[in-house]
Amino acid sequence: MKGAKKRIGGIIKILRKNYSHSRTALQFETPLQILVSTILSAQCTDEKVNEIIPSLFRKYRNAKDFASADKEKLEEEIRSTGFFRNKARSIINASKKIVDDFEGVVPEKMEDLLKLPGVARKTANIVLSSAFRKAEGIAVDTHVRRLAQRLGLSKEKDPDKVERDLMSFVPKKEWLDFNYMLVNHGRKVCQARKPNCPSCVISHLCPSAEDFYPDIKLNP
DNA sequence: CTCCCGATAT
DNA sequence: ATATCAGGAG
Repeated sequence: MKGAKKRIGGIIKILRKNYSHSRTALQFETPLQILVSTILSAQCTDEKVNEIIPSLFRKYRNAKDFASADKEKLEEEIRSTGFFRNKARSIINASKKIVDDFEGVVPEKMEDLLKLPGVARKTANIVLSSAFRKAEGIAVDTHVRRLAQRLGLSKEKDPDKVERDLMSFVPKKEWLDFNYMLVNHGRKVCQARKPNCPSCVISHLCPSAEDFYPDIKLNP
């Protein structure tokens, strides 16, 4: 990834200008809520997650509530987000550990968040950045992975390896915002099925633009 | 690598 | 019909 180091500054500068207004699309008020919402958001649109979390958070107000939840009931309440059995188990077991080992409070360190069942680096990074404004890494989800590959920022497929690549040349002060800028750009422009390179503000910095649109004029 | 899994766009 | 959506565990 040699060209990546040269282009990353321009990419970030332009994305920041275009997406500075929008932050996470997940609705939340507490660290526990962003943790649960992020678990629910796996392979599901944030839109569908936002539909069910108001009633969910009215019923379950803290980690102890989730820890003692009736599993079948919780499964039904989150069924529409898919993977509902796995997600219910993760939410309950993670909440139990928060109650047992962290005094009912969502931990603020990557090391501790990774001890929660159902929480890996992507979810931990989202909780750290959204709830605590800390960046111990860069959250790599399906959007970030796809854009990192298209932009020539990483050739890896494993999210943890993509994250390592990004951490090696994305300035640390940008880590906090890098994920949501790429997610927003991925949702609006650089979509999985139909990347809209003609209206992309960083197409001139993207080695994939000509692949998708052979006759494209690069001059944003 | 496979499995988990409903909702939506194409 | 099929791909994709703020992934993680076995």
